[in-house]
Order: sequence, then structure tokens, then C-alpha cells
Amino acid sequence: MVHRKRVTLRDLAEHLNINTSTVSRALSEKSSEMISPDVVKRVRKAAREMGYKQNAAAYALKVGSTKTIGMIIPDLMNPVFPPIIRGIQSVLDQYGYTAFLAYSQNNEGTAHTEVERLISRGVDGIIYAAAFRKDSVVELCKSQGVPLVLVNRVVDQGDVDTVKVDDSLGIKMAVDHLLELGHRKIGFIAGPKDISVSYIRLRAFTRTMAEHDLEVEPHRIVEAHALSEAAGTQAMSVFLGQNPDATAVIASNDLIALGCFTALKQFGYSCPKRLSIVGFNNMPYLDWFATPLTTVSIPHFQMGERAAELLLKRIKSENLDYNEEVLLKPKLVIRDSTAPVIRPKQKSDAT
Amino acid sequence: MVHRKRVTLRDLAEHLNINTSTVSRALSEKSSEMISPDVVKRVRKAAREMGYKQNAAAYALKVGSTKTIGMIIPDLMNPVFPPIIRGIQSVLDQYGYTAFLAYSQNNEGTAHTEVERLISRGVDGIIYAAAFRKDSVVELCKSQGVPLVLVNRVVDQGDVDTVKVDDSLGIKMAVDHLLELGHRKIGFIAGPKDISVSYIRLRAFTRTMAEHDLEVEPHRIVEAHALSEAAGTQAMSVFLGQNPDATAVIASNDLIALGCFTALKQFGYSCPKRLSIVGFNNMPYLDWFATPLTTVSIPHFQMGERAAELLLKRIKSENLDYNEEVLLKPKLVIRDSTAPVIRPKQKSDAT
DNA sequence: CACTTTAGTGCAAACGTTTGCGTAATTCAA
DNA sequence: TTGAATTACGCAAACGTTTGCACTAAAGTG
Repeated sequence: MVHRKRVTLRDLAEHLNINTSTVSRALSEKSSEMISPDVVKRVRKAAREMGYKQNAAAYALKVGSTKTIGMIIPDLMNPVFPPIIRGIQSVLDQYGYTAFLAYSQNNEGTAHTEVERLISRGVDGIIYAAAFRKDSVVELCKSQGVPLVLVNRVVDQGDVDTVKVDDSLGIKMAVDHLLELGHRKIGFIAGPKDISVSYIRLRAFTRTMAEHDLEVEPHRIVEAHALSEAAGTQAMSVFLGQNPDATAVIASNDLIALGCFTALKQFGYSCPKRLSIVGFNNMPYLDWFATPLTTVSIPHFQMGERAAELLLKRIKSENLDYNEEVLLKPKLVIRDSTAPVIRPKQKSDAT
Repeated sequence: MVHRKRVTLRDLAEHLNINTSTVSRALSEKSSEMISPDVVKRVRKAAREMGYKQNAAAYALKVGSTKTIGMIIPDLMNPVFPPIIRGIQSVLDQYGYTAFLAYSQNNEGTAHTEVERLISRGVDGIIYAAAFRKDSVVELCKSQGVPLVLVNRVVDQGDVDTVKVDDSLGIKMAVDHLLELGHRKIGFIAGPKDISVSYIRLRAFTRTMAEHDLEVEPHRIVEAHALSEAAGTQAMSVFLGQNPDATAVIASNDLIALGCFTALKQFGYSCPKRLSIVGFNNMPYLDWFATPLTTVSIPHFQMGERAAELLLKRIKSENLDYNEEVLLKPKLVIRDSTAPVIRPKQKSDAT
């Protein structure tokens, strides 16, 4: 019994000998009060029995809203994003919205085309978790009148809704932690500086150090070409080459921090004995690692929730000019990759 | 410059002083050959300049195909699924399809309602990675005429397209590996038996053992109430309670295997010295773990690809009766959680 | 009782496409 | 040059909804 044909409003109407408009109104929560309670009851009963499902395409065409949104993340393989996505969807579900998922692959060009695809699909709004500091996507959305909220990564020009965590505070906590452990020669493995989080975290690092009257020399900072594991080991290799005396590094990212571990191993150094490492993001399963990573934790799920709430609000209000910023608090989770500094007996301890 | 109104076919037609049907045909790849090359060129140029984007809702309403599919997974937090999703989308992208993502939360009821939602959204097909052995979703899809392909988890009744890996072979490899290491007292932490993978893997375990003339007694098998970490430690606790002599266990799942680790720790046992563990799935980042898990690896990404290909094929052919099964090969990746058995000096070594 | 108001329902247009069919203009065969 | 075949395009219907408006019948008002 294959029902290739779905049951439509007209089918219901004919079956009940009433007009399709009455059926439509009876089914709608808001307009059902125009209709006599008795009819409403009969219509809904018939709808249930005959298995009526609203045709989303027809609705979208008529009303102009698809009840869908698009979300763009850099890469699903980065374990940071699944919780964010879940957060988004948890609130979307409550309002009958559904989400498309697309990837930027850390490339603004593909992000742009993906956004175009989503807009062409008629999404009511977009959550963008892959922004570059200078990003054409925000112009695109603005020109097309599509609500947009940025999450995690933000954009230099200020007039757009954003949900982010206080990266500066996070880095400050990391630095303070290392200082308390006695570290002074601290390095920073930054991410690409065209991504806001990389930039902000790096600046927060130097600023916090400065507040403690610690000058950070240029060779203490090296920039990874991506927020990835591979880029991390590459960057850490050059760092270790030019900083044999460093006792700790902060990585812009957990993935970069992992990369640091393998570079460390290649140099025959051990963590945390020879060098402490702290990451950023608190990705899942870190507790299981051989040397569990000290890292600053961000409220992934909550970020998703707030972003979705903000977007829905913006979709409703039709007021695109206003922009809001919600700032979430990070917190430091201390594990085994950081330890008190050991005063070297000699200047160099080439193992 | 907020363009709240999108440019439509009619806008193009009026601007060019031709009929909308001509515009439509000129833009379509297939029917553009009915139109003079000159007109086609002009239309496409104008479309580009005026920023025309096809209205997906209108197209869907008219043609009946939304060029979207739905995928249902148990839970995004399970690190096995992101690669599968990526695989699916990588082939979907090539054909202009987009995917909705929904979660069953390992509950057939919610899976059912999610599928209904997706169908109501007009998806052209569904990829279902969360099936139970007896699952109403396949009936639902069949009755609604919606193409369905199962991935990873399959269903008892046979007539539905599936992409799966040879679980039995995977377990056989795991058992053989343990036997080679000298293990004989091997346990199995099974998953819920209403999920095909749990059931099949368990059966493969007892069968393979039998092939080696090893009877497996009932107390050697305990069933976790879910394919999750928590369920794993719970099950492993009862296992250890009733099997003080066991030297190895196979877990139905990496997540369950992780749970086994913590149960082990609670008993003060060490892995692999006291007990070897092997998992299933080869989730990401296992290499980083304190004791890297020996596990059977499945081709996640490829599974996604094949599932998408199969679904697209089924969507095109309109032939719902036929069903196909693609079977992928697993392989064993040996890490540190398995080691040769140590012959106990005494019968009991209560630490 | 004659009237205005109100409640309940039907009619028809519209959303932006696609596509079968008709028709005018062009080409071809003879 | 004439008729048939072909090419290129326009006309209009249809997909399944929603919604402003018109209409009927009942209820309320004086």
C-alpha cells in the first residue's frame, strides 16, 4: 500500500464537504478561533485519521517563511562543534524550526557559496560559527535581508548579533595559572590572525603578561597556519627550536595543543615535566588522554542555545538594524599537562 | 540597501520582455536546448546580474522534489557519527542535495516522530543510522513512499536497502587476536539486544569461540542497557563481580569499552596487565588515550558515501521494491589495551 | 419588529515555479 | 512557390497553502 500521493487540504475539504479555507483555519492554532469549535474538532479528527501533513513547500511559498535556518561551521571533525550544534537544535526544536548544516572548511570562499546555497533554499536565518575577522558573509546576509548571528568567532566590524565567550578572560586565567605555578618563560602558539579567536587570545596573552610586568619577546610567539593538530605540531616545532628555555606554552586551541604534544615528543621532551601545556575549548574525552590537557572550558551547548534564541528573536522582530552581543564566561579546568616549574640545575639540560 | 524582495522569474521576464516560461527554460540545463542560444545567453547574463536565485519552495511545490534528504542518527555526541555524516554530505553536495539532521536519542518513538517531521518537510529520502531490529520507521517510510536506506544498524525484516559493515568478521578478528595472545577466559560486554549491531556482534562472539571449541558460559556475557560509556561501566562492574578469572573482554562498542576502563579502575585492576579490552568502531583520538584502545575499525566516511549513493540511486529510479545491501570490511587496529595473557601463579590474586 | 452587529464560512487570488499545448515564424523538400 | 516539418517562444494551468473579502444567518439592540 504505497501512498505516493500525500493527502492535501483539498482532500480533507472534499471529504468533509467544506471549503479548504475552513480546513486551513481549523488546523491553524491562531485562526481556529474564527471557526466553530464543533467544526474544528471534526476537521482535526479527520486530519489525524487521514494522515494529513502540511506541505512545507506550499506553506513556505505562500507565507515566505520556511521555518528552517542554516548553520555554518568550519568542520564537523572538530569536536568542539557537535555540542554547539546540539545546543542550537535543542531550542530550534521547541519552535518547530529545523536546521541545515554546512561547512566552510575554514575557507571564506566556500563559506560564501554555502551561505548563498542556504539563502537560495530560503532559510529564515543563519548561524555562522566560522567567521573570519573580515568576512563577506555578513555583507551578503545584510544585503539579502537574512538575519545572521555569529557564534564563537566574531567579526571586526561591530554591527551584527554575536554570541561569544570571554576569550580574554579565559587566556587571563590560563596565564595566571601558569604564573602561580612559577612559570615565567611562557610561549604562545597562536592561530591564524584573520580569525577573531586567534587574534583576541593572542592579544589577551601579551596584555596579561604585561600586567604582570613580563615582557613577551617576539620569538615566544609563533603562529600556526590553522587551528588544527597538524598546524600545531608544525608551529610547536619551530617554537621549540627557538625557545629551548621555555617552560610552558599556551595554545590557541585544543587541537593545536594536541599538535604541541607530538612536537614535544619528537624533541624528546616530556609534558608536564619539561614543559607545561594549556589548551582552549575543553574538547570531549580529554580526561582519557595520556596526559590530560589543562584547558579553558567554554559552554558549548549554552552558546548554541543562546545563538538560536537570539536568531529566533531577530527573525521575529524583523528589526535587522539592532545588534546584540551576549558574552559567556569561560572557566579553567586544570588537569595534568601543567605542573610547577622545576628550576633547572644547569642552564641547558639537553637530554 | 536591504533587498527584502528576492528577484523572481517574472522580474527577469519583464526586464527582458519575454515570457517567464522562456526564462525558466533558458535557465534549466535540460530545457535550455529548446531555446535559441542567443536568448539563453541573455537570460543567464541578466540572471547573474540581477542576482536571481531559484525559489526552492516554489520549485518543490511544482516539481514535488525538494532536493533534500533527512538523516537520523542516535546522537551527535557519539564521535562515530560525524565522519559518517561527512561522507553522506560529500556525495550529496555533488548532486545539489542538502541534508537535514535529526536525532533519535536511541528511542524508537522519537525516531518515528522525527521521521514524520522530515517527511512533512518533504524530504526526498531518508538515511537512517539509528534503526532498531524491529523498527516502525521502515513501515512508515514504505507506506509514505519515501525512499529509505539504513546505515550501520539494520533491521530484522530484510527488504530494505542497507549499508553496513561486516560486524561478524570484525568480532572474529577481535577474538582471533585475543586467542593468539593466549586468552581463553574472554568475556563480552554486549549492547542492548534490540539493536542489530549488539545482537550480531554478540552472536559472532559466541560463534567464533565455538569454532575454536571454546564454550562460553552465560556469566561471561553481560548486557549493557545502552551503547554508552555509563552503561559500559555499569555492565563491566557486574561482569568483574562474577568473573574474577577473566583475562579479556570484548566490548560491543568503543563507548562501552571506555566504560569498562573506569569499572576496571574502580576494581583496582589494570589494563592490559590484568585484563585486555577490545572495542568496536575506532572512534577518533583513541591514539591519545592513556591506554590506547585496541578496536575494530570501520570505514565511517565510506559508509556515509555509499549510503548517500544508494539513496540517490533509489530516489532516481522510483523503484522502491528492490533492495540492495552493501557490505563493507572492517579491520582490526591493535593498540595497547590488549596484551599476552599472564599465567597466574596462584588461582586467585585478590589485590 | 426592524435594525445593526457578530459569528461562521465560502470564494478566489496569490506565492514562484514548471510544463503541456498551441501558434507564429522559419526552414526544408519538391 | 506551396505545403509540410521544424524551431522558438508564449499562454495558461497547476502544485498546496493562506488570507482578504464577501456573504449568509443568527444574535443583539432599541
